[in-house]
Amino acid sequence: MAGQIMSKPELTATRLDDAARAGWLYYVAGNTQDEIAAKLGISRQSAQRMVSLAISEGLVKVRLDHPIARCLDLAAQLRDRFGLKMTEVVPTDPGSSSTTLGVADAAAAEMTRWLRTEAPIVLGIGTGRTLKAAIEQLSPIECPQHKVVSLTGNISPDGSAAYYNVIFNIADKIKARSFPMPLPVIASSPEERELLHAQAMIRPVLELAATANVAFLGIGDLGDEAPLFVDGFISRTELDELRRAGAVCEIIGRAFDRNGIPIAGLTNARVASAPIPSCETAMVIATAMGSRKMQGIAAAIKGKLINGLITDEQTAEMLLASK
Amino acid sequence: MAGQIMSKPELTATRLDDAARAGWLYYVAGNTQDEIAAKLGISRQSAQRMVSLAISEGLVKVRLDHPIARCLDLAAQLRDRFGLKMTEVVPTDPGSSSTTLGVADAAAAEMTRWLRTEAPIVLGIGTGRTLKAAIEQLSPIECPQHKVVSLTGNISPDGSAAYYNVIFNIADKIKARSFPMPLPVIASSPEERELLHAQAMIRPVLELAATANVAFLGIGDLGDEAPLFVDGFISRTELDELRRAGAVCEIIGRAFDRNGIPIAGLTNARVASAPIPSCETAMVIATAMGSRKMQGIAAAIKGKLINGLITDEQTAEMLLASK
DNA sequence: CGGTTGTGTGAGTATTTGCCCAAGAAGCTA
DNA sequence: TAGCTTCTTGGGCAAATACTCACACAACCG
Repeated sequence: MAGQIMSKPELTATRLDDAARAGWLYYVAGNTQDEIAAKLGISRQSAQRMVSLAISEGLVKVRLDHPIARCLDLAAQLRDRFGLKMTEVVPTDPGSSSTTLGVADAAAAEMTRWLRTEAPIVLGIGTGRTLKAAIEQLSPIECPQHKVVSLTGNISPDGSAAYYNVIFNIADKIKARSFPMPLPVIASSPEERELLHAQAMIRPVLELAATANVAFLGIGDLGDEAPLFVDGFISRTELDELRRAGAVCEIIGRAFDRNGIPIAGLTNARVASAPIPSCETAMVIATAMGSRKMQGIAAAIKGKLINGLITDEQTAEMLLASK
Repeated sequence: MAGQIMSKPELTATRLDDAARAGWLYYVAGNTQDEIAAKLGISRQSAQRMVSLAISEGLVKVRLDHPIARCLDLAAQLRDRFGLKMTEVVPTDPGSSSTTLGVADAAAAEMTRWLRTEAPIVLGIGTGRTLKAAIEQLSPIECPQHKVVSLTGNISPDGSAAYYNVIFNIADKIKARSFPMPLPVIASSPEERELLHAQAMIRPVLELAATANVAFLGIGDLGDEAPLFVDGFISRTELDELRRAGAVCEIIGRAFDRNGIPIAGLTNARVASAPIPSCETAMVIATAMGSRKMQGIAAAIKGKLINGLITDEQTAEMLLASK
């Protein structure tokens, strides 16, 4: 999608159509690429390209339908030990350093479960790389009965749309009414935040966010590669100050210490995001994995900020080993 | 592996567990089999075996998330032209002679959609190779609110359980209450059928079948390889008689002519199956593809026996070309 | 106790797949 | 229309994968 000029929507459409057909013949019908090439009257290389296009465009979704005992076990342990309502543990790829591999698929599946309910729900959605990857895995589904509300602003410090704000991506995939929050993530001053929040466009969105039935959140670490810093929402100095104040993680822009207590003042005084929906009234599900997020996950649990967790084996083990 | 005891169930369980893990690393994490072998501490060949076991055991489900324009178009045409409420058309593999490829997956997906509803439903289920394949594709799902009722007997002429009766397979997969029909498919006489149907064990099942909200049915042809004949439910002579009487297809054991009118007498006078649920009160979905079933599908549509159809591109094209 | 069978393993090998490259086609600019 | 860029195509080749085979080991059987 990046380097693609949009002057050929119909061409792309038929290309994807062919890709889907090739992918179908390959994955469902079990043909070899040679056979596909013969049947579709193209060269083998082209067939290969179609198939790999189908994969890279996310047309092909693979699901594993087997409860791996160890993962179930870890999930149950997490649930019991930390009083969570819902946990999901996916296998870990020992060699990969990805922080989305697996949890993204699992999060997409969990979202689908919620979206499939007939009763209208309000789905709150955070931000971040993990969630972005999850939305990419989401299958299109029509659910006009639901509302999806962004819990955080979608404007980058430079004024452009924040890349890792996912409300627009999710709106693309599902036909639900979506409510973005046309705000910066962090306002320039507490006063500006109040001003922004008082706007007629924003207030209803904040109110809607407070009524969310379920929320999916990413957890950001505050290490040297903190997403909040890397993406330019806070400065190096602000990051250092937060860390000195004991902050270990950030959820929708708001920083928390190791006990899950919000840091007083600093950037938190200016964060324009909606409050995290309450665990009393909503399922608040965090999707996070990897050692960098460990502290943050532990903090979110300790502070009872979340009551659901989607993570991977290794992180689950570390969480259970700690404390 | 050190001391392996013969206790098969747990052995298979851990094997499947390993297979799932290998499949996960392969399909989700994108490892090569070499890498998987290294990570799991097994030889590359064993890794390959694990992965292919994961496939053959149906642990790996592939779905294509792209509406192929031609298929959608054919589906819409079928729906309009034949007044069906629901149609699904899957791509055809030009080289394959399978009569289940693709439609089985689609049928499983459609079943899942129904089973996921919260309101309790009664699902009627027919029999046959296509349905059997569909059930194999079905993902386990817990839906204790629903009931699944077999529309046809599950006893072979030789007294064994009929192989292509799928009620037990579906009961295995989903945690719904299931109602098999402990009857032969075709009784030895009309009188015996009445006797059987009057049994205290059978009557409630027949009554339940009549209240089905949705039914999935296979369509059997009556050619020389007619499943009803091949599986020994009717004799060669009976098959010939049916054909002479104008029968072109069979649904849950009952023979119909080219207009979808039941053949009078002959084996139909002895069929012990429940009546096909009415299109007035239920979604009656046939899953069938291939040229041998063409006539049967057309007949079922003409006789308004069904109001839903899952088939493939080629069959859809032929159906639209005929008449 | 020796033979049989069934299952799992690694080696070897044929097939299939992924990717790079050079050549051709298509579009864009001047 | 020449010159340029961008995209697409198929050949070639290395890597990855599937399959066959022979062997090892344990359970089973007479």
